[in-house]
Amino acid sequence: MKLATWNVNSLKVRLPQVLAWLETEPVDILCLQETKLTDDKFPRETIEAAGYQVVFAGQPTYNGVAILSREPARVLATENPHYPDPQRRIMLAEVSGLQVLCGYFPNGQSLDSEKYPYKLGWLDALLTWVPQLQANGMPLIIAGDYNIAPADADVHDPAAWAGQVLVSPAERERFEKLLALGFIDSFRAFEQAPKLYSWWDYRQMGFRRNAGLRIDHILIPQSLAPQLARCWIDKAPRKNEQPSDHTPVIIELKA
DNA sequence: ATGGCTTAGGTGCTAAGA
Repeated sequence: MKLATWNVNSLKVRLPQVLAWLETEPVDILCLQETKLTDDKFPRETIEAAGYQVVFAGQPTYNGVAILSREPARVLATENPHYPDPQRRIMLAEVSGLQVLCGYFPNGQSLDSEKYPYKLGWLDALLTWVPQLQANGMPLIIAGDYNIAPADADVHDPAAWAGQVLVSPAERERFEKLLALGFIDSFRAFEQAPKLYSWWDYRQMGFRRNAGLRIDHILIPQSLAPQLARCWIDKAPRKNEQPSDHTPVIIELKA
């Protein structure tokens, strides 16, 4: 079975690209972030017509998450109980015997922004919540736009980015703490070519210069490690007309 | 040089992303 995550930066704009991508890569589970749609505007029927079930949590203008799945999904939470938040950044659902947490982690904006402590607090609350989710025994996968480049190998120009948001030590520390709860960064479970990223800035021809960051991740529990067959980034959608600035990350799990 | 591009909301611009 295959599971993917993709920050689509507006599902209204990107829906045709999502459906086209699913034709070429018919994953079993797809986590979407930045749908930027209120629930009444969510294109449920179109997605169901394409052969997927879908659960979603949105708000006007910003954020918004969804999980598409071949098998039915049962919503477990749209919010971390330790961090009540009007921003729709979390969809936790039970799918095919897994707990799938689709997360649109806060960006933080800059180290001196009030959004930065919001990001760190959000991450701390996640670290409190995750052990409780693990306790029910159902394997937990955390997939999404983490807005954290875990190491310098995940940054096109580490010197230029040093000390900035997305790479700051406090964020990376929390990412490491999450791994320490018993997860594997699927992508780094395999030998990978250098300079592979999941996001490129729209400006300054970021994609053409490969000026990117690897900030979209799929964390799987160590218990699933023997089943992890592959993890890769599909750059193809970033070459579309009117692309999202992010591109999908995919894992394949053996039965 | 804090710019550069893209989106939503709404109809001219700002806020926000990463």
